[in-house]
Amino acid sequence: MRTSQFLLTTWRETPADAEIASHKLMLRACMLRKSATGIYTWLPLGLRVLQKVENIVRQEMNKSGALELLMPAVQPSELWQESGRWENYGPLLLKIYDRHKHEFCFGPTHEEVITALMRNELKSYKQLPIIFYQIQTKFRDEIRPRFGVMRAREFLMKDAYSFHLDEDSLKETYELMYKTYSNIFTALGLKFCAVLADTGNIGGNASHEFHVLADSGEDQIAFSDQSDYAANVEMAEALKPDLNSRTKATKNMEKVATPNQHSIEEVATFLKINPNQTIKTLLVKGSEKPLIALLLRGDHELNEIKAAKFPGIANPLQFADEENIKKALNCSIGSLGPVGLDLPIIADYDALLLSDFACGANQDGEHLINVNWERDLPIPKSASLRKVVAGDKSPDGKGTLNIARGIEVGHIFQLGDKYSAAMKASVLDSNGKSVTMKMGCYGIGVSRIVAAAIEQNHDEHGIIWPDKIAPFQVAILPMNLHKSYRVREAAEKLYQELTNSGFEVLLDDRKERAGVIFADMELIGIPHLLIIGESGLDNNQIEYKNRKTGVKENLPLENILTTLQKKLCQP
RNA sequence: CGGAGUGUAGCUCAGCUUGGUAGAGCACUGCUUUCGGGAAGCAGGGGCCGGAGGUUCGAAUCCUCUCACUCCGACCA
Repeated sequence: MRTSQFLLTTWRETPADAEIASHKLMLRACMLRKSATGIYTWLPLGLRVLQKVENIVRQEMNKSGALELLMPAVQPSELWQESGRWENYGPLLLKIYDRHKHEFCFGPTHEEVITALMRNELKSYKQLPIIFYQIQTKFRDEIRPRFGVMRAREFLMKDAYSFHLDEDSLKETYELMYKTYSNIFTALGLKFCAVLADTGNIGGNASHEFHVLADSGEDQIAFSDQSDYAANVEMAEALKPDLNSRTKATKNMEKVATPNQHSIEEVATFLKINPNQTIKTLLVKGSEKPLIALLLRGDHELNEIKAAKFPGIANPLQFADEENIKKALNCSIGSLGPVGLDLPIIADYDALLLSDFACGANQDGEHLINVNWERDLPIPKSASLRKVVAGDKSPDGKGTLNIARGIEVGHIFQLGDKYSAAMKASVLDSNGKSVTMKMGCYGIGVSRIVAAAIEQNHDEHGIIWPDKIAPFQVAILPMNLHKSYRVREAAEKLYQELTNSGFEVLLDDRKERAGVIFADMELIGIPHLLIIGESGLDNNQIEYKNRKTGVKENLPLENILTTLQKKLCQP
């Protein structure tokens, strides 16, 4: 491809509404343009990358034996009513209707469609197990789309669904998909890790997320320094400490004035104590009782996913609102405390280890200090409620946890019979008996991978594509092409040779100055740069520059094709 | 959903307080010089100042309504 015949309207300035590197760079590099909130056009350069990713995903899925199909993006409401998700899926579901006022949704996922389809196509256990996948545009009406295609409403996803006679078969295919996903992210050239994940409302035995590691990631991952344990922090269990290790009370409980001090941080600073010597009281809605109090050490955070699974607590978790708290307890949120609190209480284990701690007094502007369990208040029900933090013991007993940030690019689930039961998808087994099929589902955020790859691979000059997903593998940068016949001739010749040998080459034949050419080619992240100039040609040389390492070297023009084939890994 | 903010050229923004008929830089077009790391000069093109209504002789500017977008919050105890 020649830049003169391509769309390359790069921006020198960063658009005001882009926050993270990948979003800024995709806009500046002429890969992406916004059409509406969370809805984007992929320009030719961006599309080349997207298609590379798509093809690698497709190749590996095909290798696994999965069959590609394509389901409709617009789905009839009846299917969703059948699964019960028309109401339950919530506002994420974009509902639309046709001219007959018939209701549809734009598919955010395809469990309903595939299950409805396969209950007709699959009749016998002999057809199982079987995996189907598609690569298709999805729409989820996110509350707050952001970061460009990282969290877009319309996005490209690879979703796969497997069907099985029994759990064992499901597990086998799950393992196969786990391996396939690992192969995919390895083939893409990304640093990733697979972590234990919450199964959410989807249910089932097991679930793993695949994360691309990057500091800008929205998810936190806990992993052990001495074993291969890795889990989303939502999922990681804080180990139960030895509750007998609590130190003895040394001081008497006192009520102190803390005017206008609300947050733990404020109160701790005001009282000149460490937040880990305080207890915070969170009020959530119960499934039977209106309010339940959860106690945590001041510096710890509630693991909402874990808490919501606790019997008696509403799932999904809902915090009590200010108004209800005021009504029930006659004090504001910042002054809640467990002493004398007439509500069901569940304490995190670590909160029970404290002695002489501070907490709210259930009275505005007052806190209690030197509070002690048993002496000042009874020991409540306890559970592991907090998020793990760096330095915690690994839940598998081996090593210590670290926390890293990740971008979720893949998620695999064992669904079990959630959809097949609701939608009556069954086959006959070898005894001729009807058996509800087991299902698995497996997703990859194809468009998100493009953004994640940039998050992981960029510098102050722009994007640095891994070879496998670069829009072009190699760029030719002629210096003064329009002035120098020799340069033009050499550039054209090299372009033809490389193109003919199967490379994807971008020849920058614009009438631009050297600086502009360098800046643009580096911005758009072409991994291998070939610079052709008069001075090099005088010595029968061209210059090679590696985008990633920045290392330059002069290559003799003699046998240049062979040299480059070795250097660039012949496609 | 709550809070804050912003809508003026393709992009980044000024002008608004104090009303007088549209600006800068980048980008784009042409010419000249320059030319191995985002050049310089000259000359151009491009805007119903988000939309509607109002006040006024006159509105980008003041008032009302509306739409869109962005950020923050929903861990607050």
